[in-house]
Amino acid sequence: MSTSKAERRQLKGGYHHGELRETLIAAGLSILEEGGDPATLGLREAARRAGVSAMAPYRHFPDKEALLAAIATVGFERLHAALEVADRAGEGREALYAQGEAYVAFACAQPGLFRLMFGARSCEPRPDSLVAASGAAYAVLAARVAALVPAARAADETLRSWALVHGMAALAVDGLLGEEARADPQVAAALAGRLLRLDPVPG
Amino acid sequence: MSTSKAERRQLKGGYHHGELRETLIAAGLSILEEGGDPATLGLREAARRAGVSAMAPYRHFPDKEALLAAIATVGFERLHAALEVADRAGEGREALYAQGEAYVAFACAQPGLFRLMFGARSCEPRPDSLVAASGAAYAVLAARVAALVPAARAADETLRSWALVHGMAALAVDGLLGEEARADPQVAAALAGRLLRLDPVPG
DNA sequence: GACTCCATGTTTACACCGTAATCATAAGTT
DNA sequence: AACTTATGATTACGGTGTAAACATGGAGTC
Repeated sequence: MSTSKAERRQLKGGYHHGELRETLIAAGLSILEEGGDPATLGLREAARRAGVSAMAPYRHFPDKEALLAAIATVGFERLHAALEVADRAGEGREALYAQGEAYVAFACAQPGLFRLMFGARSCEPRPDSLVAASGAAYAVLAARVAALVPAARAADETLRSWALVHGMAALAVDGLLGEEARADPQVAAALAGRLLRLDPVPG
Repeated sequence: MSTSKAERRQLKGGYHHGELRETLIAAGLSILEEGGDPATLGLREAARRAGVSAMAPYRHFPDKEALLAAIATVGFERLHAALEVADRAGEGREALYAQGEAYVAFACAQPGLFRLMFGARSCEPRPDSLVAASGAAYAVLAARVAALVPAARAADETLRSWALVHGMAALAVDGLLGEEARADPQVAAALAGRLLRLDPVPG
């Protein structure tokens, strides 16, 4: 086990950072957590938090969009993990409802990240890692729906469930489900769960 | 009928614009139509299109957010009108489905405007005219749902329907329902209509 | 060990943005 | 005609993303 570049830098006060890429992503995530709005996330601010010059990020990302895409990828990985945990918390339809609650709770807990994940505009085409991460998250929902409905309807039902949950998450994040729902992920998830149970999944 | 200020200006080459406020909102709308992304909408660019200096907008809007809110307001007015037209196109549940299709078609036809309407972040508190316009649009959906379900469930069912349709619109706008759905409002509306009909509204 | 190469930061520079402060003009009022 | 008010223009400042040129330090080679 050799010491990491970052450790060496801290010990020796070296010129090179060593793990700038990961540090910048972490900095971006923390900016999103504080600001709640992807517009507040700037390259220079991220570099500042990483303790590095304004141009340093360009050695690791071709432009700002690339950093945003990398951060969004982390977001989808986190969402994927949250959905898997929730799915294991119940059986049958309850697992589906739990996924929905987890989805909305995730969005409300990290609104800035959620908005970035789905607002990634100018990213054309989206990096492979991003589509892979979002696809993996989608697969968790698709698998659960496939276990509940006939195979012929699985694709449509998955899309419909996703749209329903995503809509609730988007509305909650934008404060249109009430102020307390946006502020408290627990409250938002509870509301989402109640509405989800109104939704009669055809067996 | 006296000539408008703008007409007088055009005739006399006057100093004052005369209808800058409306012109700026129109300029903002055209920017959104071209760019598709609210981030491309800048105060200076709007002023440029209005043929006016960069600072002139501040005589009509306290800051950028105020202009954005005014643009979002006309967006909600347009959405409101589209929903009313759609609602009259059918009877019972078909009217509800038509509203949903119109909602998604609106979002896909004007993705930038749609994103602005629901992404209006730092607007705290939202101007009265904006909440009035969005409330009026919501009322069209609420009225139709109220005519379809028992009164005790009307509020929840309205919210659920809205979330479902809004989710489909958001996913379509962000290109997650397929490329052709995002590009062609007709295709997106058709897909939304198909999914909506899978949704068994409890009578 | 000394030399070279290259990945990685830094510095400087430019065009754009939102906005505060100040000045200029046109229109309306008396 | 003179004064006031609404509405425009100019200038200036700090912020941003990014291109270009420069500096540093670690890795491999002789």
